[in-house]
Amino acid sequence: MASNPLIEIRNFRLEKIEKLRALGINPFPSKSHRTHYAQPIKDDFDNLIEQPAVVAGRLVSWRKQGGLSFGTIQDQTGRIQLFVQKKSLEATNPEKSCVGYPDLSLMDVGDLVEAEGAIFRTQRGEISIRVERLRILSKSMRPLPDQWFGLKDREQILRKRYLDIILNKESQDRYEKITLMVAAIRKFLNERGFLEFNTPVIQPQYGGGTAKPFKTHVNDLGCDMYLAISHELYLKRLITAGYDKVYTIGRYFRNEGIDKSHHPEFSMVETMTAYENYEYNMELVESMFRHVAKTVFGRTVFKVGEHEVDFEPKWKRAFMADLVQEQTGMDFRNISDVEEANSKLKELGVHEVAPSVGEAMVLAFEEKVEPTLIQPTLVYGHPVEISPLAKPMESDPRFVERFEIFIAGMECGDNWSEQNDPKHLLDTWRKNYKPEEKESGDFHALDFDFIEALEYGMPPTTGIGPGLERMAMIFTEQENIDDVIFFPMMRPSVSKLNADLYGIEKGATSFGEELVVTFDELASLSESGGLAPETATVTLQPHLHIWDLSAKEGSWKVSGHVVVEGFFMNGTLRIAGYTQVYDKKPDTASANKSFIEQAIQQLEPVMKKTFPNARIKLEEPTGGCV
RNA sequence: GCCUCCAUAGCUCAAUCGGUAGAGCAGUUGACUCUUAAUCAAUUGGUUGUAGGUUCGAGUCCUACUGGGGGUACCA
Repeated sequence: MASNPLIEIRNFRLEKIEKLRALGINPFPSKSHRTHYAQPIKDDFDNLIEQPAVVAGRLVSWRKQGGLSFGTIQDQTGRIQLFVQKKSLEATNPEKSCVGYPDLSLMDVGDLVEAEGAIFRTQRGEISIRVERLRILSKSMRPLPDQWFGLKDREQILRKRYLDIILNKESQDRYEKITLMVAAIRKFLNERGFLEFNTPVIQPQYGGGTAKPFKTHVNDLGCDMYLAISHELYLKRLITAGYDKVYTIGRYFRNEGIDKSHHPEFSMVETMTAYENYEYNMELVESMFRHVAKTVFGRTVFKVGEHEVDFEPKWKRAFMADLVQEQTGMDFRNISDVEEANSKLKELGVHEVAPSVGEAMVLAFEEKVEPTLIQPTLVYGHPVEISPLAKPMESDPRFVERFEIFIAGMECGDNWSEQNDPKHLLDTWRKNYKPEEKESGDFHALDFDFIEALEYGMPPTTGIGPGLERMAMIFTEQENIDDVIFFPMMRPSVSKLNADLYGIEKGATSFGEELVVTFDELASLSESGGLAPETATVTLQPHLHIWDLSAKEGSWKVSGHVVVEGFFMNGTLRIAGYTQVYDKKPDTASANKSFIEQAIQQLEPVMKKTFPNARIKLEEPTGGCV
């Protein structure tokens, strides 16, 4: 067992925990008596010199040299050095739960500790605590990754972000800034008279955008629901209710591709403002970005990829058709025929075929214009075909009152004057609805409950929805969305080591689907071709439980199942249904033997016959007394 | 979904043409009263992601799988 260095270290530390307990010291007390944080002590050293202080945090380094030791504590604000002298450190004392000099070996780098003493500066100039009492706040059992080289393994950084934060100040600062960014947005909107509401994340009918949803089930209501792909239909109900300025900072779930700028679960600040149109939002969103840049990050120029983006100057506002004309020389406003529009697209080297002139223009825009929009730009006047929820422009109803924000070629928010004519929405939906597209998420059923709300009358309204992750990427100058999401989505996995340590049956495997069938079901399913192995080797792992039923029934029950690997790439097949009753307690070996005789030897011929090409491998049984 | 690269000790990395798996940090033991990547001495630690294959011999070559990265597609 202890052949592994991590397990060895962990065992040493578990022993230290017991030694602390033996000394009468609780290795996991409930609170500390912190009076000062690290960085403020350094910032205000002149006024604090020789003042008493209690600091608390993680011990991140420990340099012992005989009668004098130096440690470093890291708290949320920064680091401060501990100066620990043998002669002035209070002896181990259970009453004060402090650890004395001879017992310092019970402390390890990684432990959470508390140090009490005077603030001073060492001969070498380091602001420190001259420690008089040292307490353990939480004993750490696992070694931290290398202090100097940090955590480089990308997978570990993403799976164990907390380690990245402990070791990497830049990461810590980044996530702190992101929460401050959200706070600044709240303050900005609140000061402008907006009210924040919670809107449902689990929705009976997804709407407000086109995206594949995540489906879930509500047991008590006995029906399927969806995770929100958008919150806007609920914000509009709030507008209908009579609140004129509302917003939500919501979670959005879209069951689509994951890449450097897309994550299935993301955030938006979505607003709705009544009695205004999209021009109001141009000002709102521009001011919001500038406000966040200045108040949280203290500057307006940011590096995005190889570009520098400046939020200070007034943002460029441009009509989409004009931009397309500028870049391509083609004015789609003068084209009325779809075929002509598509042939123009081909000239541009776009081989996708658009179903309408408007959509052709958007393709040309995405292909030729989007990458050129580096400085913050508001592009307005989308074709009506792609904007069913927006209001057409009075001057030219082929286009709608809608704008998108582009920063460094990246789309950072969508905004429009909301279509509040329910009959218009209904007609648009009827015209476009294809029931067969519903399941794929390409198109979806209308939220009729929302239509009804609109029939009571919703004032003219406009909303914005900038994505918070995209915003965070720009402001923290990150190129990967995983570096602004603290817990990015990953396939679940259990390391072999943890599987051993925690007694998990199978390590290093991912959790997937589990199918449970009986021995008879397997035989019939296999023969009918309903089940077939996907790999050349099929592993049979018998698993037994021995149940003590003596209290009730005066007997022992052995139940077993076989975990079969090889049938599903991403899951396990479990064959259950074996039960045997004994009068007295059976020993594990004989129970296993009986199980194998009765079950496996029944199973093996069936599998060999049905799957002649598969290699059947039988593993040692596991399990035991419950 | 497709293409491609990566996986060696707890962490960071070596290992020549296919030929005995090594180092630093961390850990353990000891020395040391101004260190700060402390230093010095000794020492523990490995089924090279998993399962197969080729070979006298595989960390290295081949196949499949798992996990991750990058690209691309779909997608606000």
